[in-house]
Amino acid sequence: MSQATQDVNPNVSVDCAVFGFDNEKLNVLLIEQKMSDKEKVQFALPGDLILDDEGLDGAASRVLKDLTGLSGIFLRQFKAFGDPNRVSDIKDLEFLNSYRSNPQARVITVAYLALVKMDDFKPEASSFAENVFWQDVHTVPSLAFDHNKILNQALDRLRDDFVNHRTGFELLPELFTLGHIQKLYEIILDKELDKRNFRKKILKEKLVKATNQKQTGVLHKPAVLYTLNHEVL
Amino acid sequence: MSQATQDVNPNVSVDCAVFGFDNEKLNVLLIEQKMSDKEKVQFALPGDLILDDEGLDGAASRVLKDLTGLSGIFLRQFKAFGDPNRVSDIKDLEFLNSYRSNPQARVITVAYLALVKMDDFKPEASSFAENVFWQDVHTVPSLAFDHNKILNQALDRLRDDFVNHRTGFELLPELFTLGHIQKLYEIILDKELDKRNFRKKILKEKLVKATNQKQTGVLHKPAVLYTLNHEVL
DNA sequence: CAAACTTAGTGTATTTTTTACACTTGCAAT
DNA sequence: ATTGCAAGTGTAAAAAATACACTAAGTTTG
Repeated sequence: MSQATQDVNPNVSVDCAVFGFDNEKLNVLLIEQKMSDKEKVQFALPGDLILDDEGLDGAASRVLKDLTGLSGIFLRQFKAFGDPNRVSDIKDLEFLNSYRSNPQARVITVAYLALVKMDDFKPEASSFAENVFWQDVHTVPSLAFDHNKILNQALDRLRDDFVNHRTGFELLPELFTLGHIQKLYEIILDKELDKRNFRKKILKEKLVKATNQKQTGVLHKPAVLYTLNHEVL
Repeated sequence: MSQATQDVNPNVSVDCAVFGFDNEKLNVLLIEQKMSDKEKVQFALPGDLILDDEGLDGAASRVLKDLTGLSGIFLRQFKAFGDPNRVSDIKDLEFLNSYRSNPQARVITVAYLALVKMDDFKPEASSFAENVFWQDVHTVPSLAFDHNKILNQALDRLRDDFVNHRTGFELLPELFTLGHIQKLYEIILDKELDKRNFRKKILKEKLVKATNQKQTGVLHKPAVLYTLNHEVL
């Protein structure tokens, strides 16, 4: 019978692709990892080894919080990555040598995905993250390990979920307009949508309902404000 | 720098849900695991720890072959399972005690899915599998670890892939009838489909093409035989 | 206060896709 | 010649997807 410990499991990690929406563009949360040689810099998705007594989902939440301070984010597992050569770059090895007790252990990682409103979360770097920041997904730099690959697959999955209306509304403020939703979709899917058809479809889903309030202070015709229709969920 | 070894990784396993189609029903490949106490019997999906120098996909293929003799099967990863209490049953522990050098290590498993023609594969038990057999998915017994859960999720995924016509044709013989395809779909999805509508849809997909041959020796009107349309892939 | 600007809001016709549904055909066995 | 059996076929109706253009209601500017 295994006992509860705080020991890390040297072979399994989690990585989190947390996407942030700022009403303008889609960003992903990256960390800058401390390298022993301070001249060098390495960017990565937040990720670390799991503890021996925690589940994968719990590990993902904990690691995200440890590195970036963010908590209360719904993370969904989407794929495990286990190529034995996924860690091979010289910088990757240098990083592991300074931060892991068993740096040459073979690690398979379980990747998680989330999407949040950037305004709701102000990341603060801690642990081996020297810096945390939101990066526009169109201009992601070269990342540690196989993190560019993980990120691309996360983005594919995120878009697929949007197309099938499985996610997205949670990104909106308490009160929002149909224009807001459409813009959200357009930014995530990276393409324009027809206004009338989009509205028809969204309203048919019955996931939102109109309030009797309208926008104020906008320099154009004020839009009706909607809320999530929780009865349907 | 890690060197190539044959060492097992004590923390990561793969499990394979291999579904077999026999033109009548959908089966899943199970093993009977050797228990130290020969009175006891335990059924499971084929699965084992990965080696430290192999990838996940490769591990799944190897493990399947080691336990059942089956090779050349296309296995797709579908989910990692890592609940720290996924191994808790007394029988599970007993099994691990006799077959693993580090029986109380915490193991996360990466689950794989495949679908094959049963006729093409004759499983033969080896390694710690005492017996290997095809089991109708409607009458699956209680399995080791969290394998019932893994199996159910595999089946959900398989059906989802069928609904979206992402898989299935590879199950058919070289020459087949539209009736064969329909029966395949009906068995996998476990429901009846309308003949005329099904044909329309399949033919529109253009994944198959008619030959100028017909069935012979059947005690009813012979059907036109079709082949896969490889140009479309 | 009129004009300009900006996004909200709305309807229809067309095409495509999905669904429901029943009878005749060709072979083999008797 | 009859029977049993799956093959094969068409159409109408409903639902979903697509394309498309103008008016409305605010704010700002001159």
